[in-house]
Amino acid sequence: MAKKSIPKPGHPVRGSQTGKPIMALIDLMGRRWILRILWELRGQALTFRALQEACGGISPSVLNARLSDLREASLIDVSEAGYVLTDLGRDLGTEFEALSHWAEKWSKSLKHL
Amino acid sequence: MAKKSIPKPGHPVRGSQTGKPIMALIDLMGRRWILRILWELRGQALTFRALQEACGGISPSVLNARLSDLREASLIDVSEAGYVLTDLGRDLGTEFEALSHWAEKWSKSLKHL
DNA sequence: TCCTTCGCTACTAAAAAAGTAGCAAAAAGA
DNA sequence: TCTTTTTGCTACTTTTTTAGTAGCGAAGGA
Repeated sequence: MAKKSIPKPGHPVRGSQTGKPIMALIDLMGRRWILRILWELRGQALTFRALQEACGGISPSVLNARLSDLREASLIDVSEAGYVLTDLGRDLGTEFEALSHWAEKWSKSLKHL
Repeated sequence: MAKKSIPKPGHPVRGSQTGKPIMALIDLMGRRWILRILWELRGQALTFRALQEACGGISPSVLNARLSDLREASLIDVSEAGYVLTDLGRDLGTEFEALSHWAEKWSKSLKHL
């Protein structure tokens, strides 16, 4: 029973054997709920059940799997108040905010079709 | 048989009922291969089979499904030379480059653990 | 005409995610 | 202290998604 690997830069990754950081990131981000969880944690710590609700009822088994992924990737941590972004995670969140602006633009573009 | 919907801003989205652009983006990006395909197309047009190879042998059925998603989202187009990013898609790619820098930082961080 | 390449569809198998129930531990009341 | 509630999660089953493989019809070249 080989342990399923979490994508980390420097190691081969699902769908790519290069081990390049960007590929690890692409792999991680391509998993359902990963981005959503980071998004929901961007402003506040949330408990397991609060996160579950924030994500619109994600099943606990999947949520737990994703939380493991994110912890192994050092993007989140567990604190008194629940799950929180690490410095690294907060940093990624900030980068991702830029994409949120792009998304607004995207939205407008599509409306004009 | 309800037609499965592609996430688009302004419409409700898998895992979220808000229809907010960022949620549509999170949904879209959370699908396996989406990011990889955008990444591989960032510098050049690629034919179906070239894309398949570039992505390390992704199965044609999934590739085709993802290409539909991306076309519906106006992120890619079909040209003489194969699949290409639209202006919008190229724009997203540029934003995503920033994340590639973050990924390098991430990589270094993890090595120090 | 024969051969290759291309975009893709069809089908089956395996893996991931959804959905639901519920337990053990910690916290909050009474 | 003795419930009662909340919390983090595991276990299990069903459904959906992705992987894997075969191959067809169209287009082009030799």
